[in-house]
Amino acid sequence: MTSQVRAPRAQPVPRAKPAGRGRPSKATGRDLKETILDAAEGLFARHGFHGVTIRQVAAEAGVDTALIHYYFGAKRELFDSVFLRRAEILNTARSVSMDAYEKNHPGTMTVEGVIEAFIEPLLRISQDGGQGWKSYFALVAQVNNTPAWGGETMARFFDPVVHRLVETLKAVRPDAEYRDLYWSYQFLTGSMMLALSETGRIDSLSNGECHSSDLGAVRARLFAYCAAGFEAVIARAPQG
Amino acid sequence: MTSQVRAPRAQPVPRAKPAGRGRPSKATGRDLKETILDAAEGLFARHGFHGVTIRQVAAEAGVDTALIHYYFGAKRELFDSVFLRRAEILNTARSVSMDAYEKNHPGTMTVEGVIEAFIEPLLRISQDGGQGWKSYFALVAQVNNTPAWGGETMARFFDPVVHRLVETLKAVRPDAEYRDLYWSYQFLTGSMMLALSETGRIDSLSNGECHSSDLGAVRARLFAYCAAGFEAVIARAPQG
DNA sequence: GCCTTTTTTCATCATCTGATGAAATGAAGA
DNA sequence: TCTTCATTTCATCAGATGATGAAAAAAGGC
Repeated sequence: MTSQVRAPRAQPVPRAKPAGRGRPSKATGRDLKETILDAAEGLFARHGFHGVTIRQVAAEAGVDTALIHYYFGAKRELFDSVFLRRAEILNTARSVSMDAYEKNHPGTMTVEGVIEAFIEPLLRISQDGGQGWKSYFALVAQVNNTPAWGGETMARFFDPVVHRLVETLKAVRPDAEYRDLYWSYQFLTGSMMLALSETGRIDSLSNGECHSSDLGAVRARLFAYCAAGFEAVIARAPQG
Repeated sequence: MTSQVRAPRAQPVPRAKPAGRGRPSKATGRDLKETILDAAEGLFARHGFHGVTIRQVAAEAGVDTALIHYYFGAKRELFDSVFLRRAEILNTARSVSMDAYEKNHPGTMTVEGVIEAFIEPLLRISQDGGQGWKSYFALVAQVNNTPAWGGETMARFFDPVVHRLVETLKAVRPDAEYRDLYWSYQFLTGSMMLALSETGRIDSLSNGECHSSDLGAVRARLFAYCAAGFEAVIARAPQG
């Protein structure tokens, strides 16, 4: 059993994909990488990093497990690739949104306006971007709440745009303390990520009156909620 | 290799615990169950359900893996036991707190007062209850953000007290719509659980000016933040 | 002490897991 | 056609994983 000579391949099957489950056309090369990332994204979002196996990703993508290692290396590198792919798009969209807001409201910026410019791109992308983006936000929400390594991962990808938000708010409310702004942001991100991850909890909680997937309902409330929260924290008698 | 006779035990070692790592006195029976739950709680909180193995729990608790199955059954049942153990205490504490608030403020209840009565018990327990409670809140935060089964789990354990919060708020603001109250609660729970889970993100984000573990800072801001958010959502022009 | 029940330990199974070397295949250029 | 290189498949490894039966030990009742 130890040093057995490898037998030659039994059947040199002429490269027939095992009749993929309805996936469009046989992807290859760069497209195949995207297919793998899509499959990994959906599974990681639903079950977390440790809840997904390379084999599941391979089966979902319709490829061999070795191919995943060939393209992405170790499992954790695959996860990072999934996380990175959309993070850049997200950061760009947010930068553009905040640029536009600052440009269009010279001297008339409000806390709610800044916050809307910060959050709205995510809602729009989630509504218009397809299932992939919804999975991605669920993934980020999980990482955001992971004590072991969530903090570092979030910081690595998203700190710059958050610092920009805080600085812009500081410009709007020069007398606000940074501590208050950072804590308020912490509250904001908890609400925002939970709302974007569409866990389905509010559906049953509200007896069907609200739906996780109703991002219009989120849009109609989240900006006002967070802005009022910021204002209240800033205005509150300083206590440390 | 198939039907080999089992060899008699080699060394009938006289039951010596392998020199536990400094754990107090040798626990047994009911205490041992608690020891196992403590170990599982800390590990599940840090790494999630799939990120922890039975062997890790057994090693941390200083017991044999078979003993865990003996007391708790399958791995998922162990997880549920961890989740349930403190949920009842939590619900009781919240009920008592809201009872007291309603009793002491007849006709003078405010949105902020109700919210404080709802959240404060958690902050107090987290501050006074030791590391176990901190781990537990991190665990709940993770479950709260888990799409696959988080919604059902949260509902199973925490729906009643949430309904009570919503009803009390409805009593304070009779003209508020339930949809607004449920969405506002969704935002609140995202902020609250993230603040309680102490992920360490705010520490690096704020360059050391804020600390995840500073629950006093949370207390000084979270009630006001959420209350103002509720009021703003209620007052906002109805849009659906 | 003796017997019964509960608790704890030991050894092991069947399966799964991430990962890799090497062969096979295909595309592109000369 | 021949050669070269990137891509894809196959077979397999070494170790880990959840779980269990049965033996051993301890606890409790009499």
